[in-house]
Amino acid sequence: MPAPEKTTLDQIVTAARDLVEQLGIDDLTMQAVATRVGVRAPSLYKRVRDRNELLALVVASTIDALASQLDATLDDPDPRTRIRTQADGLRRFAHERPVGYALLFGAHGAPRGEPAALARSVTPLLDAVRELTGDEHALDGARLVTAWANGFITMELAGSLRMGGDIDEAWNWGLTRIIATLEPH
Amino acid sequence: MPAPEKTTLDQIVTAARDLVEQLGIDDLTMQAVATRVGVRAPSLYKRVRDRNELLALVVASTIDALASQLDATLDDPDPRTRIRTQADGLRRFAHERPVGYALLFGAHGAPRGEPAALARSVTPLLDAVRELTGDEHALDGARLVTAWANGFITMELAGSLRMGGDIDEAWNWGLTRIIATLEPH
DNA sequence: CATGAAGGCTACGATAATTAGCCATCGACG
DNA sequence: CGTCGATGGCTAATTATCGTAGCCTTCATG
Repeated sequence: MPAPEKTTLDQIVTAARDLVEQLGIDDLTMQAVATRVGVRAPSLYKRVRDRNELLALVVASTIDALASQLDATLDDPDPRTRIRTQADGLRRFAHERPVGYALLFGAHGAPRGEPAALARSVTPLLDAVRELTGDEHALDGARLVTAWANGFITMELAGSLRMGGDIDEAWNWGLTRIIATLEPH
Repeated sequence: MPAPEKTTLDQIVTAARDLVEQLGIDDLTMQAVATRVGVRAPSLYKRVRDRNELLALVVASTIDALASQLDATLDDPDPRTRIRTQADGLRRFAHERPVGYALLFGAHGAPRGEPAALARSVTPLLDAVRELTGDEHALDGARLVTAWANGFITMELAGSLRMGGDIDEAWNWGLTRIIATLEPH
């Protein structure tokens, strides 16, 4: 290669991911990222088209991290347990990287991740749900679970749930109900 | 009064609300708002501390609009019907002002609305849920409904639900299940 | 050892937010 | 009536950022 590279795309994305988590998405400047990886801001444009592409890469990277974390789900024979594990894992992830999580789901005009990666992160859940609902409503059921979990977590992170009461209990109560309603009866 | 006012705070907030809906939150400039109300940008600062305060006012205004729309709920005797009406109303609102809705719930570091106004918008739902779950789990139940609805709508707006299937059907299927699981059994 | 592509850098240009400081208006008051 | 001063608007200037232009250095290759 031509000249010594002082950084890599990976380093840049990682730095951006960390900074987004620290500063919030609005205060993430190219300056800050550049300093973090040891170059001047304009040099970033040799690796990334613009700030939006960088954010898209951060999103993609975050999706990957999420999918990896959810993949590591133990193979419990009870689909209810697996669903619960998935949901809890999602929530834990959100608590660990609230900004990144918000970036993934719903947040403003955030660059959406590719369907493929997103689909991958949902597969285990879909399979577990299918065991309860049967093929016909597997997709509906998975949507029910993810919508609820995502909504709950989003509101929790945004502070919209502060009306008193124990939030963990509300989570568990809701999750139990959601799972219960998936089973045929 | 001193000098002829060329605009009012109300006009400014309304203009900002409309522009946010048209351009998205990131492209809302003080310039654009100023032009819309017929003054120069710096004059806005006579009414508003800064852009963030303006956004906060937009959020507050949007919450009010939402609360008003939800207040207009008919007094159906069946709490299930009322819950359904509330949820459908929320979704309709979100479709009418997607950006404003995203701003309200979860979106980025969005300025959160005052608890009071938000509480007001949830009261009718809370009452309806209480009739099904009883006092003890009224709050949990309301959270279950709002979390699911909000999550569903957020994902719908973000385009995260495009995995096939009819979205309206998924909404109705989910809503039915949610309501069903609130009733004691 | 010449060379040219890759990657870094400085210097700029453009756009927005926000501030500083000046000017005009009109109701209250002598 | 004529003056005063608070209010609201305006222009000019400042600060930050993104992104671009164009130059310079390095080193794998022939």
